Amino acid sequence: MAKIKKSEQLGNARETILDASVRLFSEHGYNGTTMRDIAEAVGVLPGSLYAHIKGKEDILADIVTSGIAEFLEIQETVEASRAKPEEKLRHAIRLHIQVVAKSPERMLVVFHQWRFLSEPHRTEAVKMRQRYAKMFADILAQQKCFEGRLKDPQIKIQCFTVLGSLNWTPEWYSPDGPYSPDELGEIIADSVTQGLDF
Amino acid sequence: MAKIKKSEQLGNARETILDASVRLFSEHGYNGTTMRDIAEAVGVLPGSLYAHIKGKEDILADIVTSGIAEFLEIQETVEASRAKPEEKLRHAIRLHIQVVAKSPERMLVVFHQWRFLSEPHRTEAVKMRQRYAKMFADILAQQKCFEGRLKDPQIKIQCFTVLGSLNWTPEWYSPDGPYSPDELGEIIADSVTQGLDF
DNA sequence: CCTACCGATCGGTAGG
DNA sequence: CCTACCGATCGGTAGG
Repeated sequence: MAKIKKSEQLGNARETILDASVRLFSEHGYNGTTMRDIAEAVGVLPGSLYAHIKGKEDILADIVTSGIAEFLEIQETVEASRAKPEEKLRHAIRLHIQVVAKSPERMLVVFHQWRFLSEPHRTEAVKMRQRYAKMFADILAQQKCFEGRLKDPQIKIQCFTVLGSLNWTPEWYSPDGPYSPDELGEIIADSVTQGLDF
Repeated sequence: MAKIKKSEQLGNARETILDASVRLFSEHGYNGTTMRDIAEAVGVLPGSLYAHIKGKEDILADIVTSGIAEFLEIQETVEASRAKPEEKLRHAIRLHIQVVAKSPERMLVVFHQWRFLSEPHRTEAVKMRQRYAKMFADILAQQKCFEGRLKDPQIKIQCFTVLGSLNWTPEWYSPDGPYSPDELGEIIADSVTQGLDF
């Protein structure tokens, strides 16, 4: 007969700590959040956290790398589909918005707090993000407007512009908005492909 | 015969402190930067900073509000020009990139660290940013593709998408890139207005 | 997961 | 702008 302290977790204390940390990190930042804040949110005393995590940075590293990993899965899904380049781009955008909509706070942490990782983790996070950017650059290079100009430096800027729009979504997305994640994805995909000239 | 300790400032010690803080805040975040870090970067002892500033938050408040103010000046310039809506949008984008290019680190702080202001300052910063977003929404609503649909909720998303692209630029902009700020502004303006269908 | 605690460091100040 | 210092709080640990 196991005693369950709070209403929550059936299994994993570590997950509870990570979820509370996402909320706190997204609001107060990594360095603005103390282990005492996290402990209080979880409902244990500060020292007790160390039974489930190695240290403060362990928490951030987990959130960031698992977060970017969600985006990298998009890559596999899109590559696997043998769609036309135009459809691939649209598909990738829609999936990206889905990932953001599933946990906007988590993605806010992923996009803003990775800087505070120290060295083995930081470089790993940067590499993962670069892999994701590469996927978008590749998809863009396949669009008919860029055909035959694979090394065009404009593609890089185009890529930053598209990713900028997408990476900014956690900043304003609300589940209470008038559109579903998929509708949002369609609108943003329209915007990216057609611009304002419609 | 005034003694000048370092090579720098002819006048303003406060400016020196603010500039050093921009660099440190953009790299380590507000909460990851200590008064001792700032003092060391400026070349004085920690306690000496308080002769020029009221406290740590005073520094951030100055950087953030003066930074957003630079963007708000764009508004006046664009409104003053009696250009066509399409030209207004292009003009605003070009000016936005100019502001970012002038000090990308400062704008990184403006976009990411305003959250850590406490209450009178934080609300002021949010209001200023909303005023700027409103300008873009207004300009977008005037574009011919939105004519007669001023309340279209799509305009809001379109606005977030455009501002997302623009607000992300401090993340990747480098003065060593192949394009000048104005060329970059033109490319991004093309991307926003025409999308990828060219 | 708690008790009890550590050394280090924080933002800031008094008085010059 | 320096000397000297403060109380508070930090991330983390030993031992149970």
